[in-house]
Amino acid sequence: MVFGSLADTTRRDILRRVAGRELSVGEIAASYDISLAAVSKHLIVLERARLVTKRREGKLQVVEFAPAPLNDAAKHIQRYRDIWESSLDKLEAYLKSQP
Amino acid sequence: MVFGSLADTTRRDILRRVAGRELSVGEIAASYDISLAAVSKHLIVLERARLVTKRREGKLQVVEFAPAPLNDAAKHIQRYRDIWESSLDKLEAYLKSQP
DNA sequence: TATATACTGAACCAAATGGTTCAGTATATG
DNA sequence: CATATACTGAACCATTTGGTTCAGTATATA
Repeated sequence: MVFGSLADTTRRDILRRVAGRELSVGEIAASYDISLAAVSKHLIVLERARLVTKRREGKLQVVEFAPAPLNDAAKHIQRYRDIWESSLDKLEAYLKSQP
Repeated sequence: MVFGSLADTTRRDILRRVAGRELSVGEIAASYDISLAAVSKHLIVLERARLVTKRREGKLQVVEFAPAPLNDAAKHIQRYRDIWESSLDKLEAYLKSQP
């Protein structure tokens, strides 16, 4: 799930890096103090949320950013704001209708 | 943290409801099969993320939606897309420069 | 003042999360 | 073929999370 994936600081940071350019799992892991296995698990989470894809390139696993789920997340957020806005509109209409 | 708060289905649902109109803790809890205490805890999470505020009104605690942190979250998301777009632009420029 | 209503805090529990290490697999290289 | 590199899976551990129940507090009402 997208919001769940974005809930972790390390994962958000990884996502920012791979949005800039494709990186191998090892290259990504080099930026963090945690084990390679831990980074690999973070990448699996991001992969399940379809925020990244992986492909083998020789002995490397190359991680590529996939923006689509972010659009869904943004729509989700926009929806809350739309509901909020429309409730404000209703309130305004009501106040205007008052004597 | 905003993404952490949005990571839970029940909390997203609560947020959708209170975005439409102010509700008491009890009114919110009536919509779910979990205990009032569990709903109260979800609301505390949303409150810590500043996605809602609470105020006492008689014996009710009234929950109000607060949209500001959603703007931050949306900016966060937009940033990933911006990085992604600029990396695509760079790639395009490179390809154009190729013989 | 006593009682009912509307929560919240505390103690507890099971499952999920984020980390570890170590063993195993896939690929490249000497 | 043997070895090094680049991961991934499995087992494990501590902490967090989402739930429970029960006791306690704040407010309204009979």
